[in-house]
Amino acid sequence: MNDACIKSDKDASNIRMRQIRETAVSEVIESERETRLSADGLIRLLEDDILNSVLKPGDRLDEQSLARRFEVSRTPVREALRHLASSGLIDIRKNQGATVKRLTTAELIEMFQVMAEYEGLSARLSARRMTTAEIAEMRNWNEECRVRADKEDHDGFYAANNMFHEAIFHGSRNEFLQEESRKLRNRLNAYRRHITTQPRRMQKSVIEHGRIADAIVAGDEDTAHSLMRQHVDLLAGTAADVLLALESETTE
Amino acid sequence: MNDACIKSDKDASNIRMRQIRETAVSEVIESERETRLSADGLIRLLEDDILNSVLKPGDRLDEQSLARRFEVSRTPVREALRHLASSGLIDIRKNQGATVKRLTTAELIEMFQVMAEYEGLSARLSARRMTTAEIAEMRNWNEECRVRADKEDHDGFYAANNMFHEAIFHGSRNEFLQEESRKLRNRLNAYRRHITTQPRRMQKSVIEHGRIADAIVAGDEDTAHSLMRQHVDLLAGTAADVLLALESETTE
DNA sequence: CTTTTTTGATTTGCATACAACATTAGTCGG
DNA sequence: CCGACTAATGTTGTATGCAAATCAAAAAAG
Repeated sequence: MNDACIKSDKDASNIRMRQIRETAVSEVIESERETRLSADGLIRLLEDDILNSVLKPGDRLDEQSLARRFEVSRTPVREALRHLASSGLIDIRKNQGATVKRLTTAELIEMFQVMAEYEGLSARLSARRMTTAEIAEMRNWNEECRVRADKEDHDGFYAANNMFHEAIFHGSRNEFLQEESRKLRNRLNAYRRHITTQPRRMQKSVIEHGRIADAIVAGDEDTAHSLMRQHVDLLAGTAADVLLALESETTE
Repeated sequence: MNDACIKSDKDASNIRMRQIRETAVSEVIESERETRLSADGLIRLLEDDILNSVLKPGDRLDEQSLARRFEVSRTPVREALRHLASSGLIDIRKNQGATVKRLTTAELIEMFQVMAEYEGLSARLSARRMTTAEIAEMRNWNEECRVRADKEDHDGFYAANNMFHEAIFHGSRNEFLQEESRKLRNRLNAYRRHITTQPRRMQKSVIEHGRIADAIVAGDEDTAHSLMRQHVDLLAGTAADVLLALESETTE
């Protein structure tokens, strides 16, 4: 019934769906929980808080406060923090506690470049391996993107866009790739929303998605790879500007 | 003087050099250590043991034994294990302890595909950014590869080959990429040696290296990317056979 | 003799206590 | 009034103790 292993971050496959639907989940008061959760559970909760920007970059994570809040001792809290640290979501500095990691523009650009490669590879593999059912699903999500884009529904587009990309990752049949990209996306999450809300971006994305889908269906892996990389890289390019602007503000 | 942070696995940049030179380091008797090391140090030591195959896939990591061996309590040991778990080197199953992660062939192939993309991206970025000094170094390492290959010196080739690839990662000027590839290489390390010792492989590698270097010097990023991916993918391809063979043995 | 159950030993998970370090506030000297 | 040093406070790092879970071996039933 439990089996809440740690393995290497596996599980958590449907996290993104949850993100989309609930957006700000953890309004559930902790005291209402039935079972006293442990380190494994804490990881999930803290991760959610960071992903949903309840905890913002730079925020301090005080062991004692967290222990009180979750009604456990500091030991499991510390272990959860350690985990988050090595997955890159927080920084732990010796004797100085943990803070939500704040990324510099340079780091973000670097990470987006790697993300673009993940996506490119997933498109390449999908061009080889995707089933007809999966292709249909991918197309459906892009159709959803189009609908949302026409309505100027940024949040809806954001969600549908995620599902489109997710569909391609799934089609790649490479679980390791999916897992690594999930982790990276989590790390970028706090900065990601600022980007897709660019003026003409949504319409362009829908068109690019279409071309990528075509290449995948045609089984043209090089084209699929290349188009997808450029698609994501473009986002990264425009992202750089946005982010440089953000950097001047006090993120606080 | 200390500053042995955890951040996100940073530091440890020269680990690979150390690997090459020392190969089986930890013959240093633990009791001869001056300062009682702590969690951060443990991580490094255990990592080294796994990387140098002192600890083999499937081996159990007993908290108490480790605590005794390193002369600390179980607490820092547990935290170190947690860290290794989330960096993917070991598995922790609830109430069942930690074991060195054993990878299936399928997982290895998936990981090699991602590694190939890392390398491809690093070649692409190097084609844009490498300085003349770095180019010279890259060429030198391939020359070293040639010398070692002619002598049928597998270990020497292995080291020089690593340095060639390392040089290209360095030239990419993308620290995040370097870091991620370092982590992945660590995870693959235990299985990697079996691969480069294929019959004609060394000579072929030297030639492929040459072509990659040419593309980088010419600033042809697409070609550099593509050649490098194929170069590494090839290794993965031949690797698959070797690994399938290995799988039948009892790795024990 | 095989299969199942139960009991004991071992190991992990969590809580608490203590020690080391960092930060801050306060005091003293300039 | 300002800066440097010292003391007090709080937070993190480690050690140890205890409870719960797992695993192994012995005993009982078939």
